[in-house]
Amino acid sequence: MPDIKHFDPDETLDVVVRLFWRQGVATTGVQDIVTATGLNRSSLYATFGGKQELYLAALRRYRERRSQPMFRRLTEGDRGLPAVAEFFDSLIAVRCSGEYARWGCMVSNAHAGAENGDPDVRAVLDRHHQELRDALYTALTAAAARAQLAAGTDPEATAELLALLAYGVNLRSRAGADARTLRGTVTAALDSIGRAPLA
Amino acid sequence: MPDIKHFDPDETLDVVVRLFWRQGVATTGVQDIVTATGLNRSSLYATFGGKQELYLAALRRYRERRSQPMFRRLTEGDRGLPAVAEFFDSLIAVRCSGEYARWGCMVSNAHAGAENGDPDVRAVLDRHHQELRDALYTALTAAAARAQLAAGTDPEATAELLALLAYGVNLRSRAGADARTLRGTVTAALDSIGRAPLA
DNA sequence: GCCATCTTGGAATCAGGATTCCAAGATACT
DNA sequence: AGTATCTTGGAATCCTGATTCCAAGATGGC
Repeated sequence: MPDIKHFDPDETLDVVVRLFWRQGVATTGVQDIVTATGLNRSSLYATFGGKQELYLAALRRYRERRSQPMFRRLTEGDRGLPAVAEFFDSLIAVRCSGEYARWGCMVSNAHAGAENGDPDVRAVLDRHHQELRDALYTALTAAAARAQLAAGTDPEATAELLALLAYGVNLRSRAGADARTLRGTVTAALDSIGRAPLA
Repeated sequence: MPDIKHFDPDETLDVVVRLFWRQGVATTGVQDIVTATGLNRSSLYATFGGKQELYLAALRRYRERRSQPMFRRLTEGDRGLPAVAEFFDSLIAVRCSGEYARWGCMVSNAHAGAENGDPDVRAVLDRHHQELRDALYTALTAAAARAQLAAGTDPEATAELLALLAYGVNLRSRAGADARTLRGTVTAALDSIGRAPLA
């Protein structure tokens, strides 16, 4: 009997992700969202609740669509270090070129903003960090199994190290860091972890 | 002949730093500043200009009072790796305990926010990154001169790596990262850079 | 002590924020 | 087709944002 929605909430969320990702939650107005999505205020509120809930939904969507696929690729095939190198290459490519250049990472951005005061947001951040670390850890144990690691390299601490490095890449890319420099930095990190190639 | 200010702009700026550092610029209202400083709106505007100029002044003040002293200690005495280790220890201590626990770094926070759209802010961020990298580079060349570095460690790329690691520490500490974990991560990084102690 | 000049207090302004409300429109089952 | 039920448009609400303005107060040189 009821009417049905005249729009696709899924598509809408993707548009909203872009807004919050680029501008952050505090500087994005509901009016911006109305304009960008073409939706009406009423539809927005009826579907998603208020602005904060919309932000949370967008943040979760970002993780699903952007972060988690990359984490999965990191562990696929137990390739070890090459997978890690590829992960960082893709990361830097997304952060420094194309549509999302200089947007940073929506999750990293959330760390720095006041949005992290919300316990629900905080939970997403912690979960994100855990998943990133775990994926790197898995890749590093695969690397160890394939004897790709230098002696004395602790996979656990190294996973955390690489995770923090990724945050650094995300942050600096938002300020316009040079892709070449970032790639050089990541290469240095992976070199110091990997077995010396000719020695 | 004129009247003089009835307050100390210097002290005021320190109070303002705390506000912007903790909450960011977008979520800090002029009213918050009026309340925290005890100043009147008129005095604020007459002395510092608008909110954005006040933020810039606070950001520069933060660097002068918080960042640059740490950078200086990093290079003092050409101690090399121990100075780097000490730098990260102090960093983690400030980020995870005491008055400023979980505030992160005001400059790192600025990277992620919309404030970095302002060219003046961007310039401060770039300058900060350059100084941090340079200080680390200086410490690493001192380390190299003292034969503290593993063979094949490139001071330049490593300086950038450690700088990005510092950003990562800053970000995660704002989300409540555990100091022990952070210290372990930094130790792993420095171990992989330094000469193996017993081999 | 007086006056030109700045500072201060606090109201006033004006824009924009998020959210709510209701009448009008659309839907699908009967 | 009719109707109960949801969605939609757009105005209305109410709050808080930054900034300005002016009268009143304070200062230091004369």
